[in-house]
Amino acid sequence: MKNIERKKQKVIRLNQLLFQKYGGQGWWPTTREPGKQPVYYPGKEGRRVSDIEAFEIIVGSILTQNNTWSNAEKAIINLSALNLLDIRHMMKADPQTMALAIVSARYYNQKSIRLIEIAKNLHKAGGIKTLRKLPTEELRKILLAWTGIGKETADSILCYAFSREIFVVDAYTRRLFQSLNLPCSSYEEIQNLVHCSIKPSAAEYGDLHARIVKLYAAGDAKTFSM
DNA sequence: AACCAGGAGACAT
DNA sequence: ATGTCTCATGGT
Repeated sequence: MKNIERKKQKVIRLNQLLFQKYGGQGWWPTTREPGKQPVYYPGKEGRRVSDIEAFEIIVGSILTQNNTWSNAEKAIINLSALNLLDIRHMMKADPQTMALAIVSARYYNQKSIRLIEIAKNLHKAGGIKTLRKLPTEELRKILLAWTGIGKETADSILCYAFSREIFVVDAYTRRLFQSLNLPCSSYEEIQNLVHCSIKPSAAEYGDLHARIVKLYAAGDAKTFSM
């Protein structure tokens, strides 16, 4: 079985090419303290994410589902103005008021309900601080059990909010892997390949995901080859 | 004016 | 396990 080794090398090469092409992308973008710095910024292994930022990342991960980041960001700014980027405030927020604040996020009624529910779940679980202590697999199962959080969102939260060594697989990643003749059928298959190809690092995995998004968002995917 | 963004859930097959 | 439908904005 030399084939798997070839695939690993391909993933390593892909990561190198994308880094040469785009460098660090500075994800996850945060709108609040400290100094509007992203979680992982170019040249850095990442910094400590505060509980407040972690909650904003969780909220953002829901708002950006099947939507552009600029639309999600508008919604976050509105929530911030309403003082709702806070677990205790959001859990008792009025669904209609919230929905109005996040219209730009698309599926706003649904997302409003789900965000309030997630805030309640976070509170019941003891808050971000308590969840931080859990091992990655256990935390992943907890997140997946909450309505509105699927595999991609759970892994985004694990990687960017909790700094866990988890690669996020999105629709772009599937398309890219398919075009490169890499496995693309199941979520776990893709994730496992990346996990065993590239040394575990939340910053590295997070930035690779960001660079793949950049490749498509910039319209460069059509001409990309390796 | 159609197309599609940093998806997930419910339900059918 | 896999496919299809809903959800219902804003920029190009």
